[in-house]
Amino acid sequence: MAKDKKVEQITDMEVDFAQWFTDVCIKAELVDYSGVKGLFILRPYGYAIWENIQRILDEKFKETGHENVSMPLLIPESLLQKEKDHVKGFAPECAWVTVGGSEELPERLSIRPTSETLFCEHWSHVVHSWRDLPCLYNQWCSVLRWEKTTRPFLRGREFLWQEGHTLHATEAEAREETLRMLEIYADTCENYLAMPVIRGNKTEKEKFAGAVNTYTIECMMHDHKALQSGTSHYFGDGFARAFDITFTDKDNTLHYPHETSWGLSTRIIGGIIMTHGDNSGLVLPPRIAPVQVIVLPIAAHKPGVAERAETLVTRLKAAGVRVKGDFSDNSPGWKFANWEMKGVPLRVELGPKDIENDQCVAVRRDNGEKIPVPLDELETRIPALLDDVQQGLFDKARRNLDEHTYPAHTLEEAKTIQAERGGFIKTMWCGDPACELEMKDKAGMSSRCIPFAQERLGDVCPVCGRPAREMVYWGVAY
RNA sequence: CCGGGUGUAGCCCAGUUGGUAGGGCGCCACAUUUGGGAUGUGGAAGCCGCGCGUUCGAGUCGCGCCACUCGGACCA
Repeated sequence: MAKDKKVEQITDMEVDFAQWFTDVCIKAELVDYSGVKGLFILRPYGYAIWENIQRILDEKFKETGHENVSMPLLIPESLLQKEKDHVKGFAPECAWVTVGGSEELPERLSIRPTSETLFCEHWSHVVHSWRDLPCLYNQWCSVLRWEKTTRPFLRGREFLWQEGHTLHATEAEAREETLRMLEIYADTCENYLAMPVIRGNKTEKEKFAGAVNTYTIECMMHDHKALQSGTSHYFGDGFARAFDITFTDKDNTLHYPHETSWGLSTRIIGGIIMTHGDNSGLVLPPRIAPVQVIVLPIAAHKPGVAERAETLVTRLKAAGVRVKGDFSDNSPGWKFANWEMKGVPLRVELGPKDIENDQCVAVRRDNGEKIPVPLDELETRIPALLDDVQQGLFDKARRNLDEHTYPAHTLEEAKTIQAERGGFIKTMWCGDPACELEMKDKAGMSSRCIPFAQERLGDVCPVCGRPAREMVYWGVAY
């Protein structure tokens, strides 16, 4: 009976992947719905995951010379309109403040959908000389975009993120920055979130409003759909011209600086869920898990058990492990299911039989393996097991990506593979947006990116037959 | 924005020709339990999504609205 009840609260992902995702978000106590559509409450456990990601990224940003700032929440309409491509991209999903107190405002104010314009306005005030450059800024905040369809983490009207904005004297320096930050995202995804990524360039059609180039890291979810997990943009001097940001260079002539921006949002948590989760719930990579080890006393009423379990918690804490003990009066079975649902990477059981043998039993969340651990090896074995889980999750995700990436040489072939197997499909491409649209119409896929790691699959574009320029990854995206 | 579904206790839901609201889970207390979601006894908990209408009387019928949800369209 217990075996069946174990997953009764979560829909199987094979039955309904979208419902499974929502179930995990709610049952693992990551989010709650608020009174407004698309605005979600991040509960303590969900927010703790974000804090861990935040800590990792913030450290990397600071190591590379960036400083945190805080920009205003509201953007005057006139400011938002200064760069025409940018406003065209964002105006349709802006929310506006039109009244302050009881007064109608002389100019309506947009609740920031992103802060490029605010940074630019500020820089136009403070940047004068080459000595003022580069400006390497970042802010942690939330932004608002009035989306029509919303889902926890994946698409909210408000979401938490960081947005980096930098200003450089030269194009080369700005382009270097753009790629440096993309690599920081890629490294964070792969080595902390255990999510393998495809690094690449967005097509003209898919790039950010106002950008010269948009770089992206694309991840594959368990259902073989793509998730754009982080983006980094090179703006050229377009914004600088629009906002009249100039500096006097060493040669005593006036120049427009070159700008970048880059962002990663709480959407990545949706990515973690859909990359590692299973039918028992969430599975968290140890490096970002709020609780890495849950210690469960078995038959805790028996003399000495609870006390010894407490000792394990204390010892692991001292060894630098994020550990918790569950000493509630719920049954062991309930606790197993509960902490599995919450994705804790390692469970440590301690019962009377273990005490007799001077051991505890570690159980891996990723594969269910039960491993007896001698108590005197606790401080070395448990961290090593956490590393194993981390690696195990990455390898599994890597296999999913590799096994569901297919080359195709004709539009028909691409369409068939997408319809029958899903995943990423790589083809050559002539570079014409018309062929990109054709792929969307006929095969239902958008271009995910032009990968840095190029391959020569053929000589012609599979859509129009003209000479191919580069290889593109296609997929169905979240 | 278009189409479908759903709104009744914290959650899932039942509620007959219209007659004044019920079950399971959860929660609280106590007892017995404890190596894969324990059992018993007792208890608390409801603007039946909102508004208008029909009626002696509306959870139930009609109209309008709102919210959530699933598809689709749209979407750096």
